[in-house]
Amino acid sequence: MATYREFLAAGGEKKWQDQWLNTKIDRAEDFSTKPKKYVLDMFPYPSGAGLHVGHPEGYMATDIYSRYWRLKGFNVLHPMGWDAFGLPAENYAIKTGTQPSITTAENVATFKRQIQALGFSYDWDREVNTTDPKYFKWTQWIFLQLFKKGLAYEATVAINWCPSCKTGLANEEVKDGKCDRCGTEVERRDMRQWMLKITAYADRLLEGVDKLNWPESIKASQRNWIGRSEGAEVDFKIKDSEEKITVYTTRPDTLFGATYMVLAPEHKLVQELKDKISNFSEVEKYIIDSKNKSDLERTELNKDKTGVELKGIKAVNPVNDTEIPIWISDYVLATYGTGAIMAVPAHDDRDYEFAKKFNIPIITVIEPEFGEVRENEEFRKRIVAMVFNPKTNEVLTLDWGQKYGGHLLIGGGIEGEENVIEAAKREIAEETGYKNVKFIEQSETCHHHYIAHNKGVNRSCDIVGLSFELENNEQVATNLSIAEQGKFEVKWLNKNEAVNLVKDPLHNYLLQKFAFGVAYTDVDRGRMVNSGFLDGLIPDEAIKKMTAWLEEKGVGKKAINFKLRDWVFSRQRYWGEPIPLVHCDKCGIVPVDEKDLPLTLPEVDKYEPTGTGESPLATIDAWVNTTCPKCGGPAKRETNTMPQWAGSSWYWLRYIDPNNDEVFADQAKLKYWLPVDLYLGGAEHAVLHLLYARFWNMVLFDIGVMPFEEPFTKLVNQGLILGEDGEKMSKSRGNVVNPDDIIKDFGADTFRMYEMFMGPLEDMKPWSTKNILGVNRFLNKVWDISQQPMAAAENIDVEVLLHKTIKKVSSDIETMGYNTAISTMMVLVNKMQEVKVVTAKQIASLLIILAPFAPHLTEELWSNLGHTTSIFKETWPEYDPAKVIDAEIEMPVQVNGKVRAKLILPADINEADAKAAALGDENVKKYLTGEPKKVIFIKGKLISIVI
RNA sequence: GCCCGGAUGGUGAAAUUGGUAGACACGAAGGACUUAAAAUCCUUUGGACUUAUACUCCGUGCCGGUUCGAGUCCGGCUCCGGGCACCA
Repeated sequence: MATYREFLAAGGEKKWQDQWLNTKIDRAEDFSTKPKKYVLDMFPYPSGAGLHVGHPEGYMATDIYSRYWRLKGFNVLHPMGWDAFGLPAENYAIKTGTQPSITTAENVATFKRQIQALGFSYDWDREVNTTDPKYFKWTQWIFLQLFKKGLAYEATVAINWCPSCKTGLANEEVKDGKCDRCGTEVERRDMRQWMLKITAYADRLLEGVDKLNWPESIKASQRNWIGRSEGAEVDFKIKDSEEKITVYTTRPDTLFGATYMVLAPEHKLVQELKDKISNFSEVEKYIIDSKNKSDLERTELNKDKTGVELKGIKAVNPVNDTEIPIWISDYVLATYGTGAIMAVPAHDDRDYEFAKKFNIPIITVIEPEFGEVRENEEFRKRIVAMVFNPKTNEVLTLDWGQKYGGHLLIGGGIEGEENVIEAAKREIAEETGYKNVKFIEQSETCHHHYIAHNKGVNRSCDIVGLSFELENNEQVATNLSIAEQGKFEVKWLNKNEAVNLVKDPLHNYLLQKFAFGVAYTDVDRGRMVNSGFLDGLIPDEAIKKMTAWLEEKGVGKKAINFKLRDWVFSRQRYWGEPIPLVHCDKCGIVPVDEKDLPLTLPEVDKYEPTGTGESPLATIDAWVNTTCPKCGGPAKRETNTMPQWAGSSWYWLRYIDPNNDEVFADQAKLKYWLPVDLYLGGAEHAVLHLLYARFWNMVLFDIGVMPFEEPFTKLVNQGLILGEDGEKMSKSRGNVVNPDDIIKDFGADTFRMYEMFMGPLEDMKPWSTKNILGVNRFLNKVWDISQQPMAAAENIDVEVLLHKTIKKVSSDIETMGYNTAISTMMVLVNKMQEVKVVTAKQIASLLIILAPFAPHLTEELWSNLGHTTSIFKETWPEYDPAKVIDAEIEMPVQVNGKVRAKLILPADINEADAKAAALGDENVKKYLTGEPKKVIFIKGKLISIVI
């Protein structure tokens, strides 16, 4: 064939795709003696819309990786399958009456056609489909193992309910209070649910994260989602009652500052104490109101805190026997900790806001501390004053210039017998001249470590902040002492400007406190005060001491909490795996016998969810009514189905042994193939699939059927491909690019290479159909060069460049730096085209290193060169280390850090010769004013002259 | 608010341990071939100064530091993207 274009037009790519499929060239061999690699893609949900160009990016990356390792002599398992249970097929069924199984089969066919048109080297003999009874038999089997271990349990709990999808959702499926799938605001509903006890694995799931070679952002998301915190549980007695309120706090050190308590509206004690609460009708109304609020309403930003005091009862703070009020408020969550808190308004933003609103006392128990502690500190008692002008809304500052700390409030010492207010007024008059100021408020004592620049000493000060209002502009005649004149400038700044300009942390804190009412909630640093036996300690020590005290007195203990909740596992929908349990009046909940799996879905006429919390299966009496596997009596099947996450929580195991009817996968095969060496997919599964999959894998490990605790040693996230307009690709924006069109215009090889050339795999990057031309031209050049008559003798430049290219492309593929691998090959091909002297051996090497990227083109050219076996049966070329070392290099000569000459010198030149050459250069000489102070020589790199 | 990333030409982006900033590609300008167009090939392409592809100066979000030398390291910001968020 004469041109690349003609090859494409003649369906050349399809020809090779068929050939590869027919010869099963990409088959992975169990127990091969070759070293193995398991290269896994996140399998797709085959939607009716088909693929857009963003979808296959990850598949392209793993395909290059897989083909490379095969050429390097590895036995590579690279499979593909379909995550096909789920709502879209079911919703389509509701609309059209088409069975979900039929829609699913059609969508799978479309996806498979599109994926195969890209020439991926999947082992299609291992294809799996989560909706295949032979597959979900084992999904159900795994569920039964969870059930038998007590990790699956039935409970009636308040769950997230999507009114549009008419099903309950897991916490992980709710984003910003909305259904992750359809965007409808979720509601709270009390419903009977099947739950999986993922919380039992919280600690192991958290610890395991550290060992994973995963992107930091995903690891951070998982840690954050699991949300471990350490603290204490503390019992507060209720006065004149046997009852107590147990709270969880991470800051037992602040116990002396607890001035009220808050129970979640759903807290059971509220009902138990009903008779003692004098305003119960008001309380009850609040409970009903908050129950009707969605999560979104409850957590909406800037929302005012609400709550009701439980009148008639008081709690007793165990550390000082103080009686404090008890409130209910929806800012306390029923599902975290004990559903009750002690409120420390002085040191918690939320409690502070609440206390301010309801006029509850605020007791400071941690005095702020600022600045770095230094040696030989001199102790002083000082004041810092803020003067506010209510007429102009401005704050008085002193600008000391950068050297003395920039903008500050007015600071000063306390003299003789004067009190802090007198001291502050005196300093204000002395430093700014203003003599008529009105005292407003005073801060807690703050501790400040700093260098007194004008005296040159280190200071540790106890500082009281005071705020004043300017009454009028009257000034004293002469204010500044001679020594202080000209050192600073007095400036009025508006509040916001001042917050930005006053950098000193203490001054900034006082400014924010007085100007904006911000509390000191940075409670990691400071000194305990008003706290009895904790006074003077730093918070860390106080936490330890208080925890020990609580344990000793029997009123509390150390405690650990997690944000992670159990996994709401049941869905009230049709198109999912039936949960294989039956309800028997006599025996209770009984698992379906394992030999009776799979429990398949019955055919139904109406897929419409009932919306009552029952799945459509509940209406099929013939399916629901069954016999109890234990007693043989009448029983009813569980009608909830599993969530879509079930099938994807173990699919990578089934690829290893997809046709096994005896076990989910043979142990020896699992040991051979696992763990997955590379797992590639989108970051959107950070706390969904990737957490669930780790959980199931750990359970299987614990019951002895999995050789590894963690399934995926290395995870890579491909970045999103945006539309040409830089926005996320979506139908509604009209910026979707269809891969079929790109393949039609340029071929699959160009498409694959362009996506890999766009930029780093992990980055988000915009699509540009214009830019495709670059790689298309490149492939054309490769085609044309290989059509030329071959040279007999090597051109040395091409040969050296070829070996450098082999080296670079090899290492780039291993790190998935595909964009630079491609640019390196472009450089080589440009050179080949320029010199026009290329040997058959050189072309062969080029085609092999290009083959993982452009499999069709290289296979065709390989066959054109007269080979009768596939290029993918070849061996990856080795580079010759001798050839990648340059004999001569261009060595820059720097004079005082600036490049003044570039010399062509032998790469292994020694220091003395290099120096001589550098100093002899005309341009360098111009800059030399005598003997250089120093000459730095970095072998093979540069010469740097300091004068 | 907290946690992760990121910021380099007109554009997508390169730059092993600090060592010639802008590889490769797109686009643009000019030229060759052609009746013409497409395709292809050649030249130029960060900015300023300049007859000059010479010399010099400036230049990797901003301010400061370390160093002979900083896109890269350190301190302090700004802006953008993503995740989490009343989790006590």
